[in-house]
Amino acid sequence: MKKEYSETEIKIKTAAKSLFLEKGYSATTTRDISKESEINLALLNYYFTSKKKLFEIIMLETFHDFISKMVEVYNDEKSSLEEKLELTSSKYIDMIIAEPHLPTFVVNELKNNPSSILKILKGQIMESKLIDQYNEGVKKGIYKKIDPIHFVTNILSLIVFPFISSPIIIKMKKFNKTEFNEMMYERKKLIPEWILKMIKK
Amino acid sequence: MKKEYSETEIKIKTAAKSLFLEKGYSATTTRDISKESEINLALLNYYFTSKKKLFEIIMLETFHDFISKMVEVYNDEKSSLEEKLELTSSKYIDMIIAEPHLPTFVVNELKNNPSSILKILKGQIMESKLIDQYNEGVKKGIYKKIDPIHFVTNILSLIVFPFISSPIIIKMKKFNKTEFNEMMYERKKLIPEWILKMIKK
DNA sequence: TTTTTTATTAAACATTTGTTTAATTCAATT
DNA sequence: AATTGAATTAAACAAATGTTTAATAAAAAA
Repeated sequence: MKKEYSETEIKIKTAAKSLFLEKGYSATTTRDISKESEINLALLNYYFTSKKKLFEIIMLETFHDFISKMVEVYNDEKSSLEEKLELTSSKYIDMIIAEPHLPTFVVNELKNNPSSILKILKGQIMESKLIDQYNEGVKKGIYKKIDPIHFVTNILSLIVFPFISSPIIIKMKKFNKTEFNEMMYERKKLIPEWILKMIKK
Repeated sequence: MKKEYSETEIKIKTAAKSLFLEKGYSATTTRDISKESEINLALLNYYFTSKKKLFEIIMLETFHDFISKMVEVYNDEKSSLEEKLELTSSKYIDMIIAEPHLPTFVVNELKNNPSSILKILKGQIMESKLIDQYNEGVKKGIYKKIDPIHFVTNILSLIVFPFISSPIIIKMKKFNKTEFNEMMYERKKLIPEWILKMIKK
């Protein structure tokens, strides 16, 4: 049962999310939020009690979206392991291109406040269909017998890390942002191929 | 010509570095620093003019270390591409285990202040010996012809990202920190193997 | 030793920041 | 139309924060 938010609450949340994602918790002031959302300063506390509470709501929602998008694909019954790789790669790259501040935001909150975020993350990933399929492949002797945590970690690493280090990449290659995005579109195809090579015997 | 720092300056810098790395710029107060370094609050401004200036000094030094360790290996004349991969993997994993807050710190500063950091990073990576060796392999038909930026990106991704997402990994696998580090030691060997598989035809 | 410079300290200052208060406007209900 | 409760506002408050001041202590130079 989700809470129904009024128009002003949504204005506040939208502005706050944008600012928290861009500048982080400490660097964002309540006056920033009130200005960006064009609401009176006092309304922030009127509706959300405190800056901290507001932040927690936004952080949980954001992280929930982030995880559920992944779990959805990982648990799909119909698709093969290869297809899951392609879908993950494609979906995630699109998602982060649409919201480029997301990875650093998640990374920071993981560091500052792991417990509250990680409540959302149960056995959902390591007990997913994708891991079953991986283990089957191992049993069949197609895939190398390595702890599947490496498999999962590598997928995320190859997808997410380039965004996090995009300023370095842009500098090294003298890219503009569009060219960087094109590089990431290229990776949609490459990453699944690479991952398969890594796990195959 | 490096500046010679007095004992008190070093005390301040050490405490400040530790705090900036752990909590970031905005969440670290000058009083935090004065307390941690056991110096009088006014000495911070006496020696370093402002919190911001102090931060910039620390950030540049830190980032310089981070890059130069990489460049050193990448430009080694004697070692093969395979050996460079092994050295990089091993050195970087050790370095980050010794200073776990480093990756998120660098990532955040890349985002907040890319220009000042990136001055340090010239053509050093894309014109390194490692890239030459990669291109040679392509010419010989051993390696696939893909923009070497992917090659470089993948190395860093597989090494650094797992640290950044360590809270997730620890949660998913019910690891303690030692077990997580053991997983990273395992990766010292695995990453060079994976990278080779990814680039080979 | 005396003088001058440097280092250190406690206190104060000016802003900034999160939050609250009290008054006012607006909308719905009676 | 009158009343009630919710929404909005400007102003104020208290605590935190970066920085400065002016006095003192310590060290170096004369």
